[in-house]
Amino acid sequence: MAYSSELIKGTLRTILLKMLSDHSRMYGYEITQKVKELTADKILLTEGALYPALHALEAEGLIKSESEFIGKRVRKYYRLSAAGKKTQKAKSLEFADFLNTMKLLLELNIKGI
Amino acid sequence: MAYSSELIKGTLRTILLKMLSDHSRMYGYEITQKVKELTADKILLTEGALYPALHALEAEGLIKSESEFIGKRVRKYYRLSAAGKKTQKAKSLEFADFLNTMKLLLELNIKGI
DNA sequence: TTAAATACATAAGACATTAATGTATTGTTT
DNA sequence: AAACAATACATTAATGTCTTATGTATTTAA
Repeated sequence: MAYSSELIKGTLRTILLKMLSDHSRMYGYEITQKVKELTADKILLTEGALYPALHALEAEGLIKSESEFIGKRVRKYYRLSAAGKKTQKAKSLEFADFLNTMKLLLELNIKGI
Repeated sequence: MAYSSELIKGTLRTILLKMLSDHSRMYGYEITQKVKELTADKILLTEGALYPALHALEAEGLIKSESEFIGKRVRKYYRLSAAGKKTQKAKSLEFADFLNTMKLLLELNIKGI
């Protein structure tokens, strides 16, 4: 079962940058499938969230896109820019720190929770 | 330094319920100070987020309030209801699961997890 | 005595996400 | 061959949460 939606809020950009960090180039639908696969269906990215986020990342210069025809269909590949690589590392580190803080705050390693 | 604000989104209720689970009764300002202390100033709850959240939790029957005069000033204590205790456990468990999933997805190294 | 801290609260606006909808192509099943 | 599911892009309206700003009033410390 997927997480209650509010939990995932604020993690989307971190996830997108990480996926692009791991795969050099990916297109939107591919990212949704990869995340779904890696999280055992627990994190399901919706298009309404995905595409605006990708467009915003591109507008900020963190990712670049290139369109290709696959048969008659256009497919839009994204890859990290140099700035995007830096931001990806920073975001993941910040998130790790955040998870650690939450773990302590919620005492997730201790007793019956 | 505090986390970029979007990171914390969606965790407020989980934090509030956990604080009330640990202290039997607390008032709003007390919660902000406790969270600030426990997270070494990394999570700073703002009143504009806190009070609406407390009111919403009360409206949902997860917490109950009792007002007391401390000198001339009214102080509003909150405590978990039976339903709130259940929800607190569920929310913390869900977050633990989420934390684990994100750790795998982002390939993070977190001490002790 | 004045500023900072305590303690409640609301309101406008920003922002991200969900849910719904749309278009079109490709692959699979009947 | 027709019908359906999956692929792949995208936008929009509505929703929900949070930030920033503002307000009131009391208590404590400089």
